[in-house]
Amino acid sequence: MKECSCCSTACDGGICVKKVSIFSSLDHQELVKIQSLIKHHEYQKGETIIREGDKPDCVFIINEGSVKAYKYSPDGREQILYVFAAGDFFGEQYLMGNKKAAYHVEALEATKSCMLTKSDFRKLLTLYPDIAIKIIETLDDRLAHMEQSLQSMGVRSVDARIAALLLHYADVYGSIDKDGILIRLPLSREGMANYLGIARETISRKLSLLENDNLIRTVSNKSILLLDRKALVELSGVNG
Amino acid sequence: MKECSCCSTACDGGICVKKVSIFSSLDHQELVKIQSLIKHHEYQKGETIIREGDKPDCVFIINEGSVKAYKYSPDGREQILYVFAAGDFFGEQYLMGNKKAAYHVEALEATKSCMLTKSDFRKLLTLYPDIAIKIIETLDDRLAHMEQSLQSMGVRSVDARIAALLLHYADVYGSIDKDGILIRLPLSREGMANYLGIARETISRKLSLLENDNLIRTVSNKSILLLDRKALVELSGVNG
DNA sequence: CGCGAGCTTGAACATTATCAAGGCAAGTGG
DNA sequence: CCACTTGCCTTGATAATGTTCAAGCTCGCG
Repeated sequence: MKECSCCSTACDGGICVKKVSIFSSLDHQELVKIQSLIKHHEYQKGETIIREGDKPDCVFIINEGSVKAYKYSPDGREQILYVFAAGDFFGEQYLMGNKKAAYHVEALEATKSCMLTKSDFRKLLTLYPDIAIKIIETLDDRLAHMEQSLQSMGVRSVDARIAALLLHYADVYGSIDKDGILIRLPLSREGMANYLGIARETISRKLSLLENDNLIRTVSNKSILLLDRKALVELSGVNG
Repeated sequence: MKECSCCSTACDGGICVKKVSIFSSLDHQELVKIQSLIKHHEYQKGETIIREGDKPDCVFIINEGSVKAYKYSPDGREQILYVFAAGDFFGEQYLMGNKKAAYHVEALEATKSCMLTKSDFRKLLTLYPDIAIKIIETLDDRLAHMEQSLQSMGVRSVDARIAALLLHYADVYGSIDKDGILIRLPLSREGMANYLGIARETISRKLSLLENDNLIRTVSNKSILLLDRKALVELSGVNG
């Protein structure tokens, strides 16, 4: 089993593009061909991958690690839009027109990425029409998620938003533990605050309250144990 | 010049699909063919077009009028996600998989729409690959707009959000007037409040303050005269 | 062991939501 | 043509909620 240079042992037979859903309709041979077009790069924690206003000439596929996509508001506060992890891709929106990046992308930890150039990507689109359909589906999913987030931001109380975020993290980053669900948080308190659009202090306070009520237990800054999922679901929905 | 049944005199030679950007790469003959696949429907103000949870089997293209897309939060409050007007389309996300509608769509005024069935739409996608690319571009635009909105919701003060909304409306629905820009509001105060995720009373108060400061003049419930665009731009950005 | 980044907590302050009352304008029926 | 109704908007007072500023803590790491 060959390993491609970009991948850790987790890499499946050297085909790291296999992880990406937009290529899922292709067979092994086609994947190998695409794999050969790919360049690799590794980013350190805190390193900027795309700067707002850049015109990146490739699409990024994350192999290992995670990144945050964010913008600054005029008054200097950071709004996190996405957290992308292994298997996710980003940058496709800049391949079509000649658009500038609408947000910054920064590595949250050591991150390995695969890159496909603009022209190669376009060739693939004409060669394999199924890819375009996959992309449309992915974009629709992402759009649906944004609609969900927008609704949360607009309507829900801060308590409900925090509960919803914890539940989301439990699904994506959680693992079963004897006392509950252990969540490895992708973001710091400050990061979560910037994602939810609230002050860092507020999320500290709210998490303390949740801990007092035995809904969660703070294990460390980077992980939380979810004790009472049902109560959180309740919080995320009903309570105003 | 033939008129199609769905269109008013504004309709261009019977080709109402011509208004839709996703078909812009096609020639006249192709458009005529598509036109023949289309069914028409007229909705009254307040009428529901899509209900959350439905599985609509067609894509909707608006010919005349406007609609709002919205969800209800668990506590019963309405969050408006989009306002679509003539030339816009929606419902494309339900054509791919077998997804349920993620939000309600309701006519804001008397609205004429053209509909293309799921299967016809799919056939078009395979027949004309350019359409898929146009759709990807449109979705990316919509996504970019959502990202912008999310940032506004998360970071900006209510004053800034209101200013940004007015400026946006000025661009889309405004007309030059001797005293400033006259905006025909697509939404009521309550609608704007639900779009911005704030209370109806709050937007009333804020608009009054803006009027006191001579930035705007309330003409009627449905229209506002924008007197000082520059000051609004200032408000929408700098001020916290 | 000591340092620093990131987190927590407290108190005062600012903002917005909520509740309640009233106003304005368009449309309706006598 | 006027009184009445209805829907939507405005304004005021009060309560709830989050922010900000300031101080101190804790854990991980050199």
